Amino acid sequence: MTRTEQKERTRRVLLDTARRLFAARGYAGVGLAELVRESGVTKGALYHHFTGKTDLFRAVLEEVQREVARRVAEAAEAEDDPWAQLKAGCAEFVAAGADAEVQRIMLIDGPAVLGWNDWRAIDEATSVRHLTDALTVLVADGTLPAQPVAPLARLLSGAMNEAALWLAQSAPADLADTQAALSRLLDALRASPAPPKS
Amino acid sequence: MTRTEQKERTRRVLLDTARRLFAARGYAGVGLAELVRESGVTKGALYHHFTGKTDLFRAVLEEVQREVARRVAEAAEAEDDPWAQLKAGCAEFVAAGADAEVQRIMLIDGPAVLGWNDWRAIDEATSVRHLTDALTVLVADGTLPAQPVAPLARLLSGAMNEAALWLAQSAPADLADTQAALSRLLDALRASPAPPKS
DNA sequence: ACGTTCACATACCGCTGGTATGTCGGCGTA
DNA sequence: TACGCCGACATACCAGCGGTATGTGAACGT
Repeated sequence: MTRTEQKERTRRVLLDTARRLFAARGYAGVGLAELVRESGVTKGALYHHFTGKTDLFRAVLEEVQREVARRVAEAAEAEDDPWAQLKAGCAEFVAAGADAEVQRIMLIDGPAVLGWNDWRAIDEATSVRHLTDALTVLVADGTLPAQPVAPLARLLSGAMNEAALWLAQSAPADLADTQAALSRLLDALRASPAPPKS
Repeated sequence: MTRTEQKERTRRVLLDTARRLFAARGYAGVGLAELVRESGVTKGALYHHFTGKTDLFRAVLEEVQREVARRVAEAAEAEDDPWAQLKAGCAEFVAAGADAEVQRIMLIDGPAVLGWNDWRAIDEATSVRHLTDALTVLVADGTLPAQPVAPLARLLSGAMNEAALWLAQSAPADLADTQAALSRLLDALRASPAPPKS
């Protein structure tokens, strides 16, 4: 076996094992010893590929984020008009977040381990970017009232993160309720006339 | 000094020191050694009052949550009609969350350290409860369309958590933008007629 | 063929959270 | 008011953690 092949294989098994363990018991709950034992390598290998435990976690998180972003993008592209794309993308994001693996890594441990700033940067570069793009289009074509897009994107992103967390450990009935609530929220944004005096 | 007095003082200084340090460098970033050194006590004292590091953190978090809930409740009670109470409460929550101490403990480390379930239980018992109550009133009196309140409360809670995090490390201009976006979001919910076919 | 380099493996370290045990002063009791 | 007890700590110690420094053998360029 060539050296580059071997290197890639080792890196993959480390990433896969780390993802599985981090998702199962959380970042703090799994030690390097167990990680390398399950991977069938040694700590030397791990520190050859990554600068440390948090760096390995970062790599896992980025992979998860990319997967979710891909799912969302695909769901959106299956629709035609921009509004349907937004709603499909949001629904798919919540569905993707319902996966427990994604949850623990992306939403729970992510900000705590990497710090909110780093986490936000990754989030921004993947999931939130699509959301911002979609909202920008909808504001430009008049579907949504003119307004700064970035804050709205953050609000919606936060709402969907929470929705995903909520879903993972609740009855399937709640899934429908939450999806419905999110759908209503988005529709309300669209339908909103001049707001009543507040 | 009486024994109960001394006990209370020790507990207080531990809670205060822990809150300061956890907020400054995060749960994982501060060790028990530093904690007890800054507190002027020993590990024995800490373990006499709390079952461990996470238990101390939980106590700190609950205190922070109670403070935030009190601020929100006070802001809401200063208003008269239920809708104004909701908006005032939401604005106050975001403002409270903008405090870096609150952020790190309540929003970043909280879920990761205690697990999302425990965190949610605390959150539910304090901040979210007020939100749910307010929404229930508004649905009952017809200000908001009839709908399940719990999912909506989670969505709004998540949106506001994210807004608070966003605010802490951004220019004051963003604060206005975000508050405005949140205000628009709430107004949209209220104004929403029958949603257009989706 | 051979020296180099690279992808690991091994051995070791300081430090962390946690525990088991010691100690001393307030406090109820006689 | 003498005393013994218990509660509020302090001290000593430990296994395991993440991280590092060094060793090693096989692939690779020449």
